[in-house]
Amino acid sequence: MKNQDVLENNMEYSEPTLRRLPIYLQYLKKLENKNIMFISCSQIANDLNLNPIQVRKDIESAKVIGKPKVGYELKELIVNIENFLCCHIKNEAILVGAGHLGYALLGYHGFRDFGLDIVAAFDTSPDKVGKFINTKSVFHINKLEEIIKRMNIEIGILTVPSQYAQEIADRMVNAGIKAIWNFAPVKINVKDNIIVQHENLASSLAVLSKKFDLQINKNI
Amino acid sequence: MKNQDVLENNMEYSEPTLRRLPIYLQYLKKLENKNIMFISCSQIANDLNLNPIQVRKDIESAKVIGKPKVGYELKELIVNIENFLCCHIKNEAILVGAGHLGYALLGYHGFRDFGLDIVAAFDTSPDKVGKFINTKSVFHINKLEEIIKRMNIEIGILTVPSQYAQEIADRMVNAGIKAIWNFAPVKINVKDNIIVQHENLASSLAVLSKKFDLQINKNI
DNA sequence: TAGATTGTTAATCGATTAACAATC
DNA sequence: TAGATTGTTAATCGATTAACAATC
Repeated sequence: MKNQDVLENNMEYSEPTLRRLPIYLQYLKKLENKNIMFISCSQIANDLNLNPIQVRKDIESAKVIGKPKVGYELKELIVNIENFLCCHIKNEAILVGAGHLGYALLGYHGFRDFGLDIVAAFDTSPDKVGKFINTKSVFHINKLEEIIKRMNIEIGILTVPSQYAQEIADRMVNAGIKAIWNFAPVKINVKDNIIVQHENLASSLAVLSKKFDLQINKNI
Repeated sequence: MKNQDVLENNMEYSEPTLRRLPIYLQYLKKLENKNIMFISCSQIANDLNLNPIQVRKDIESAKVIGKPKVGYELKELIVNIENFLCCHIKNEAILVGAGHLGYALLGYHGFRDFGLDIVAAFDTSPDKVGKFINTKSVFHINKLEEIIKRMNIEIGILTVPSQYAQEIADRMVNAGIKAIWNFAPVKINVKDNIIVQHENLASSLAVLSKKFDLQINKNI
């Protein structure tokens, strides 16, 4: 299955690499303002606390070609990573659940840099419906299917309480959503051809806590 | 280095395992209400779309012993995973940056299940300082050091804009913070003995977008 | 007992790291 | 030229998966 993927889709990169590339990109863009023309793997690795060989491999995965001795031309490197990550392909998304997390995601401009544009939000609360959040309209949830279809939206962001996640996911998929970014801490069941990216802060917290507890106990 | 860690700290588990255990826990707690007494790896794997052998390995890492043929006693499994994740060790944390993401984190009760208790928030905005968010006081940022020291807080959550992240991290560390959960999309530099858990939604978005674009292109 | 599931050891797979050649 | 850095191939390491024995 995974080997087939590589052959069929030219997936010549790994998920860990894919997760690091945006971090390089955010870092490289900050360098752009500093009149830096060239950057080397070792410099990137040093600034981001990574292994320089890993950085080189990652950049290679993104099909970027550098110059021995000088490194990578900064602007070219940025553009190439952006192309690899399809940052210039604008993907419109809708968000369901305009709670604080929903607000935070609606207000975060950084997603634009990666091609994601959240065009509308949905909620049930009369306090929110009809208002704008960061220039984006909040609609009543009963308009969900209509707007997804009318605007041909294919990406849905789920920021509803756990108990509603499955129901809303089903409605999204029925209306034409092809990929779901799920922030509810429950697994949602969808058809095989629907992509689900599950975000669970508890996982990160567990890593932090465990490292923390080990560190503390070591000092006793 | 890593092998030493294993020997010195009994770190007989991997980070991927550590990230999956909270997901099992959230799932298992939902089963508790359904009068289920025993659960098998294959059942868990089936419900969470994972490999049953992987689930068995993960549970083994958490030092849980099951019964052949019947599986794991549900309540015992929950308690053992909680113990492994140190959920009963209460860690108090403060949060800096009471924007929407900060609000979302302050309002999320799920962290309590993993032992994290956010006891106070800090911001500069007069609209927020002096108010309560979800029973937690918002203090002015100039009280940061005083309160960290007075309450002996060791965990800090960073939800400030990127440009302030380093400065606030430095102040946290100087005041006694030992672990930082950083939601700003910049790397922060701290002393080696300070733990930093970096959260970057752009990484997840990149994974989602790439899968999505591959899926779409495949259909053309 | 038979069968299902855990426990444990071995094999595979893939990501990271290392080594060294190529090159500006 | 010499040296630094990329490019490319090989080695290592660790996570996942498989196989099979133990057991209720």
